[in-house]
Amino acid sequence: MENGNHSYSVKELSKLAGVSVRTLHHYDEIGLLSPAYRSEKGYRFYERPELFRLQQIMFYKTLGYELAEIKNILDDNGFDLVKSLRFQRKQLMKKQANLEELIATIEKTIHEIKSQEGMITDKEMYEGFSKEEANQMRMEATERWGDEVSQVEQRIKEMGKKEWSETKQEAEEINLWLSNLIHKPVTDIEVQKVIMMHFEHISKFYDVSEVRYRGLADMYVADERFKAHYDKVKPGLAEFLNKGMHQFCDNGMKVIG
Amino acid sequence: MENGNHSYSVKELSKLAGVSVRTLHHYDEIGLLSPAYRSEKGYRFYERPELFRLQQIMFYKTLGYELAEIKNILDDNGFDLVKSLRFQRKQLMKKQANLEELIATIEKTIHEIKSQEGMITDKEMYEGFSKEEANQMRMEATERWGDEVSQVEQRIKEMGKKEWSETKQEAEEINLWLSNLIHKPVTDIEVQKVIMMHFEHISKFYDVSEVRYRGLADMYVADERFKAHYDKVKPGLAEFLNKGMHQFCDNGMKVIG
DNA sequence: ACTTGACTCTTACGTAACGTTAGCCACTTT
DNA sequence: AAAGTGGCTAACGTTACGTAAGAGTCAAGT
Repeated sequence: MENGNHSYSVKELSKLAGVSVRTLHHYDEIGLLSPAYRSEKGYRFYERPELFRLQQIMFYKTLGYELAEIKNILDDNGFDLVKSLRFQRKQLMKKQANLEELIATIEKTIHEIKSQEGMITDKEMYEGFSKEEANQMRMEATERWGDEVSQVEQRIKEMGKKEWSETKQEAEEINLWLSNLIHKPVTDIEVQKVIMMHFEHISKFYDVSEVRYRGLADMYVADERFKAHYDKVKPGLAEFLNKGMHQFCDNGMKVIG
Repeated sequence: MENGNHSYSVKELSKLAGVSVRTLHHYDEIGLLSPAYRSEKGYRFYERPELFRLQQIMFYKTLGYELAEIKNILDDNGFDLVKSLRFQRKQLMKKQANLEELIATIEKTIHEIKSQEGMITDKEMYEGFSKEEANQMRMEATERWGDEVSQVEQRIKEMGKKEWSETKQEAEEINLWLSNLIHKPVTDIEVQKVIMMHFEHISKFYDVSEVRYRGLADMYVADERFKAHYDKVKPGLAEFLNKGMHQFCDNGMKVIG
């Protein structure tokens, strides 16, 4: 309930504003933000007006202004802020365009590297699925996994045709092997070896942490679509895979039987 | 037709590659690009392999890599380039997202500043025109003026409602005044005064240089749509305005009668 | 041979916005 | 009084060169 005009030390202000003490020293050095006064011993103390000014400084910083420019903006009362803002916007949009080009270049480069084996097309990527089915999959996956789906698609597009068909075959093989081991306990070393292959298989598509791998495991049983896919190969396979994956994580993502 | 293996001095290489001599010195200093050999007196000389390496360096630079990273990429043969590229892409996309936010913030800020007078909406912006008419205008203007149309629209959106209606009225007034002066020579001081008002009127929408103002003048007579608009106010007005604008430019963008 | 003018070399400070010691002083608590 | 916490100044480090400064080198013209 207090509202007297308190004075803040450097540390207090730095915590309050989320900047470092050194930053405050620096702003003082360059005359951007001077303390309200100094104690006898030279300690800096800031008050209300300084708080406000610091807020403004930080605002303009987020807009990408340099400190010298901020000084001008705040000190020069006749400053045409709107004009300046428009100019900033222009500059930022240029940067944006640049970035787009860079990203495009990187993608081209990845393509070129991968094209040694022949690139994959969107069509080929989803061949074997009906279009609607594929779209369904993407939609649902996007809902659940958000950002990561695009990552997966990126990776697939980067794969060569050969690599892609090999990958698809690999998936089938893993399913078959697992089907044959379904009567064993998930702690079995044979099972765990296959699980590891599954893990590495998945890793081809995106960077998968333990948390995500466990999440994936749960999705295999929670999501009807996925569950059906695996159970069609062999009844109970989805659940078996789920438990095996969790076991694999329990083992520290390593095969230890 | 020569293809012997020539040696390049620093300056020759710098011109060839479009970098500064200092840059080559710097690259030598940090061990990123050493000359093929040095002359007795210490002069640097570069050959084919160095040319190639420099090309690669510049490529990675455009992708936003730091020099130290480039050194790693080029020196470490076991470097996983694709992985690195993907990482770079990720970083760049983050930057991109940041920029978008910044631009949005700037736009909000401009809005807030301008909102003292009440913002204008898209509808209000084109009220008085039929939708198709408005779209036509935009399309054509975009073709001819490209980038600048968006600038104009931005400015209009930033205007307050009051300001906008005032601006529209201003345009009509200018047209009327010009209509009444159409019998005078364009060098007349009265005419030039009105032309200056026109110039300032236009300046509200975008930063108009002499070249662009002249271009605009020519468009008024060259483009049927515009010509019709002015001639409807008063026959011959388009041409009169055109000449008056050029005269204004000839006078150094000032009213000197 | 000598003077230019064009080049080259090394050395080293400047840039932006702080981060990071380092050495020393102040203030408070145990 | 010792210890812990905070403050101050001074000064180097970071990135990729730009920009002199001072001095030697080389080919061409006189």
